[in-house]
Amino acid sequence: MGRKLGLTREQVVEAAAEIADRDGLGALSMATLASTLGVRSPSLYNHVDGLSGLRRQLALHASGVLAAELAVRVDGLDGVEALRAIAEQLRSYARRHPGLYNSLLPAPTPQEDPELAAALSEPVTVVATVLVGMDVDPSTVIPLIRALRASIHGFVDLELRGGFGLPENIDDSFTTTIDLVIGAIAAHSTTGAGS
Amino acid sequence: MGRKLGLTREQVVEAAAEIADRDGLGALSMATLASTLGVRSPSLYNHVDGLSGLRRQLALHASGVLAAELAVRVDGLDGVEALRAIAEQLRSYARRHPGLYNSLLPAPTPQEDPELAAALSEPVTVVATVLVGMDVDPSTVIPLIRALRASIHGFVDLELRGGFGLPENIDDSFTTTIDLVIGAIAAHSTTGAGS
DNA sequence: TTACAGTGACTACTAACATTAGACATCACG
DNA sequence: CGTGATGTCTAATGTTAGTAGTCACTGTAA
Repeated sequence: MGRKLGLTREQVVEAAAEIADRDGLGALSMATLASTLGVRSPSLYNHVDGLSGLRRQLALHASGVLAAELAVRVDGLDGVEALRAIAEQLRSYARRHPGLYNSLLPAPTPQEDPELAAALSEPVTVVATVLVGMDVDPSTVIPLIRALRASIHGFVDLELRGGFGLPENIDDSFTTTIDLVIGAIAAHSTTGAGS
Repeated sequence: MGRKLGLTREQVVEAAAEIADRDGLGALSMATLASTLGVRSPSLYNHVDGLSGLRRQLALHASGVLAAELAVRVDGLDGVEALRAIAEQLRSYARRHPGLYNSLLPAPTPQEDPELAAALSEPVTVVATVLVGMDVDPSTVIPLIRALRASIHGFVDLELRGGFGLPENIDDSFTTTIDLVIGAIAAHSTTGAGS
């Protein structure tokens, strides 16, 4: 029963991520987290600023890992291939880490939490870089990023939350979805700012 | 302090919807709901099967209202115009009733809750009807519905949860998003099952 | 080697939460 | 007028997040 186990914040966040990914973000509580770490729940407050602080740490961690995965995946690619790679990798991350993916929303405003807001913008930056690499009218970059983000996020969110009635052919439907959107974006880039 | 106030389930669900839309679905608790109804929380169990049952009732109510709104909105329209109307109406509903919209996910499987699963499929049926009205290859109807749903839901969800960094030009971005997807769907319908 | 200060765990506590059990008042109906 | 159903109540249980204060352990320095 020796005290001073030497728990670190990294260990706490890692264990929290495991619970969130396995049982859902909603099932992550200070009590269950403390229990799995072999510690009493007040001890966690030495490492993390309460439950909301814990979720914030999860979001920081998740956005960093996700941005890194995306960057690795698009390395050497550009244009349509890069966008497809991003979509596949994003869905892959969400399926491997549903709890962490869910921790990315809701997003704070830069006024509320500049550090977290900046971290969350990193994955978006990867997409933006690809889009400006294609010859897209600069004034349409933001709407197109939003369209792509919305389509991928919507698909992933519906998939994770059981929004699709039938579990059949979900992979095919994802391909259809991103081909639809990416194809339309490509049309914008090659034909200029067509209507 | 007379007892037997004659509270009905409709009143309970309506008050719950108001709280969920105003303060967020997460802020809806038996305690606060009971308080606003001028009643003690155990009394609510005479009308609703606990908090999960209450959320289920919210989802049933929301899917019914949403399906009705969509049906009214698309009445007399078809093709691209109908799809655009659906997208606009869905976003409108989500903005007017964020709590109720959130209650629609997660969706149960038909085995878990046949009644709710059926209710949730009603709004989807509206979209499906429009798509079969266009001459879309029947084998691509499901992927195309999913693409459209994903794009609209993703946009709405990101908007509601603050996922877009800048609040500027969100209306324009929504138009861009649905035009992208609906245009691509229209291309599928006119050219047959093009890849 | 011993004293000391900081770290990090603990116990004990409060407040809010959902939920159940059981008492009791009220109402509609015979 | 009585009776049973209905619906609200009080009381209690168990779980949650979070705070305050205590104390053991560890590393450093005299």
